[in-house]
Amino acid sequence: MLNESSNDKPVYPIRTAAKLLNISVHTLRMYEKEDLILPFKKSSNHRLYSRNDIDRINCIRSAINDSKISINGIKTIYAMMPCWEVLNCSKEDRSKCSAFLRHSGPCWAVKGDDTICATKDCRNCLVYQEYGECGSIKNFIRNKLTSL
Amino acid sequence: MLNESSNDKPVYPIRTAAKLLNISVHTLRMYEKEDLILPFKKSSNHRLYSRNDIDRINCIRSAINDSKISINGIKTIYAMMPCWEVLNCSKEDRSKCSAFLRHSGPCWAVKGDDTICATKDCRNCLVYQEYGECGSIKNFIRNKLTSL
DNA sequence: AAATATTGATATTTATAAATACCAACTTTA
DNA sequence: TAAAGTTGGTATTTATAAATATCAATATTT
Repeated sequence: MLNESSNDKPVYPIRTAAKLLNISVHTLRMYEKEDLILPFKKSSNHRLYSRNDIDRINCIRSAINDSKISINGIKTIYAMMPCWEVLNCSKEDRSKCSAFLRHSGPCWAVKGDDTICATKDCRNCLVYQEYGECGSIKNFIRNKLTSL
Repeated sequence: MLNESSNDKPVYPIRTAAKLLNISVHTLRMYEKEDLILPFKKSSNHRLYSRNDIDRINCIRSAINDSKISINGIKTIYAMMPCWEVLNCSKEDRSKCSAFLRHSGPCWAVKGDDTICATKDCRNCLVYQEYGECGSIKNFIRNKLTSL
């Protein structure tokens, strides 16, 4: 499904990533605390960013700076994504999952539910990787609803 | 379908509406310019607000002040709504409608397309009336996708 | 083992979205 | 028909989200 390319490999330490993006190291940590991004963590807890991470963050920056969407706005847009359709969650899975109902933030920010996602690393999840902007989210909804 | 209740009747002039909402008259006009609301207009071009308008604006205020979602964020969330499913647009209708593809603002902000909505007054449209907040929009998407 | 980088956390700054104030022309109402 | 209210416009203020600066403790690199 997902082709494991070199763009997925976590290679940039936080300082390098910050330089590539022309932002401060702290801003990167802030985006993470706000559940916008899920950088790779080494065993030492140090972060590493992939080329795809950089592209994703550039997209977030454009939403904030060009489209003037606030961080909480972005989180709410992420919450619109029907993740259960991507993962083909069962009715029972869905009933146990707060991401199914909530509209306050992305599914990958949900912790503690007893779902099929509980043990997964969201960083490797199709939902996180492919639906990180409003365009692709609306695309998904539109395609799902009109292909019936 | 829609029960024409007293809550729909446009009765409050802008000043009264502003007082009910504890905001300035200009803020109300700003929300309208940003396509968040569609107040009733008298032939003289003066605005009138209904009880439902007041409730809707209170909801917008809560999104801005409590949830910290920017106006452009709210517009983008509105754009996620699959309006074509509510109106049962044909394939051809959809192909002519920019609201089908765009993710920059609500369908009721679209002008000039040759669609079934062209002659309609969006103020009386179910899409505008019922899906004015993130909760109801996600509800709609969830119900549509899981009732299949 | 010394030099360089990262960690999380708090305190501060800056950029700007959201709201207000003001304007002359027009409309309503009493 | 006079007083009060509304119109759309620009210019200004304010509140705060987003970003930066600084910190001691810990990890990495050479």
